[in-house]
Amino acid sequence: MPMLTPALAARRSESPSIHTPCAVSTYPLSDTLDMMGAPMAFSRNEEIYGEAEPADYLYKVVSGAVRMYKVLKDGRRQIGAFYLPGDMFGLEPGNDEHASSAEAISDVTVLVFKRSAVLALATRDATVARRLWEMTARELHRANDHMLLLIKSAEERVASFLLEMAGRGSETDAVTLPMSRQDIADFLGLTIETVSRTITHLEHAHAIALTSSRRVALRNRAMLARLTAS
Amino acid sequence: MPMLTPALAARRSESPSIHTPCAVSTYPLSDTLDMMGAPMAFSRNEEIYGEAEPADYLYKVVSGAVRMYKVLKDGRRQIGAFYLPGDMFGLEPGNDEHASSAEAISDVTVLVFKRSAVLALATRDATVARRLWEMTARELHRANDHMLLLIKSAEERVASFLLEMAGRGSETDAVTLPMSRQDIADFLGLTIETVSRTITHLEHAHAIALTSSRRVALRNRAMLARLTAS
DNA sequence: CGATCGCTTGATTCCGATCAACAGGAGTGG
DNA sequence: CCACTCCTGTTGATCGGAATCAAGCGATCG
Repeated sequence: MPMLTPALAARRSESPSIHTPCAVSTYPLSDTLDMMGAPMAFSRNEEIYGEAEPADYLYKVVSGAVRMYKVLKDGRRQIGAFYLPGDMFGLEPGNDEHASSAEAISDVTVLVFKRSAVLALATRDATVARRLWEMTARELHRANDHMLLLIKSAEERVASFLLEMAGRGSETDAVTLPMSRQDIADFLGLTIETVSRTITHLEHAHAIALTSSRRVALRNRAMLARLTAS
Repeated sequence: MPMLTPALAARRSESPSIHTPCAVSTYPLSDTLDMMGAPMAFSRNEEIYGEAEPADYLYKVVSGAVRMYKVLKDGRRQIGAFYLPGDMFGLEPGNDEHASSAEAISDVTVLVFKRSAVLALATRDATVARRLWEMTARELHRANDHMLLLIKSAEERVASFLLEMAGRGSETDAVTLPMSRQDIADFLGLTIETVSRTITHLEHAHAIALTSSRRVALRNRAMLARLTAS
């Protein structure tokens, strides 16, 4: 359990307000399983697991945010997904090693489940097995949607991203981004400069307003949706 | 069952040589299930299923090739995967509708399985359930790998694509591409012109040789692998 | 107060898209 | 059989959007 520096502790204090602690997207696998989870904390930028490491655990975000990513030899990074409170990640069915890495974006608390226990429960309880399969299927859908995003223009990608983030968390026009511009850039396949410029552009177009760099207010969802090109 | 024109039949006749009819990647769900499959034929460019259509069937490619894709409002198309003989596709766990469309690239024959029958078998047989889950998980890994490809340069994408195609089918240096340049372009997030130019460039660099536009010989796998940047 | 970090903004470059023309092969019809 | 068209792929010229290079700004912290 990492010691938090005052700096990190301060940052962490804003986390609870970022996301509703129990998102609508929460799908408890089963009450039995949920009780098996052990709480665990990771501090900002700490690695939760790395690519090719043994996949012995399944995780569920309680608070904070997590990035899942892959890197090329030369360091280019593609963030495949952000996980927010209520989301589960890290399960590798039929694969004993992780195919991606996962890191804490902010200070994070997760519930950790033993893979072996989860699989054992799945063989006994068909409902759990079904839930796990559906979890993987949802991830697959997300990944396919994200591929479609990666052929869009910069403005379309940023608009899509903002609406996606708004769709998670509390359903208001106030969106708080737990991740840095670099994370957003690596998620959208752009550079930080292009992300920054595009956000500024959307602000000038009165589609959004920025109270701080991490706090966005959606001013014109229709305009954003149009810019999405989906 | 579509009537084949002589032209299409001619094209089809080259199909068997394109891929080994029973690829290594074939994972029969179970002998029980494999017997439930009904053969079905689709002619070139015929739709197998469309986005948002009810997902009542699971498919297994016997011969030919299939493209799975999504489109944006304005027609931009992202091909998420190509399915070759031995590959299964079309299953939507926890979702009664297809999230993507699927079309025959060449004349295709598939085995068709009733979704309800597959799911019923899965509830009875835990091994089948496990296989289905792993199938979805493999697709997810593929999708995550493809996202990583979509941040690469044009040359890196084409080199990756050629090596990927070489890795499927018979393990020789002769690769036959069942799909058009437009399909490749939409798979790699490029234009046909860029794909064509890049292939020409790889040829000039003696990394590959073209006997015809659809037949590529890998001349220098090491060079290709280096260009891959993975 | 100076240093660091995350973000924004500006100037310029460059890769791939776009626009355009053409080539080769296959099928069609005279 | 040959002329014609259609289709697919290649090649060339130019354009444009995002990357790169570079500077500056405002927080937060030591």
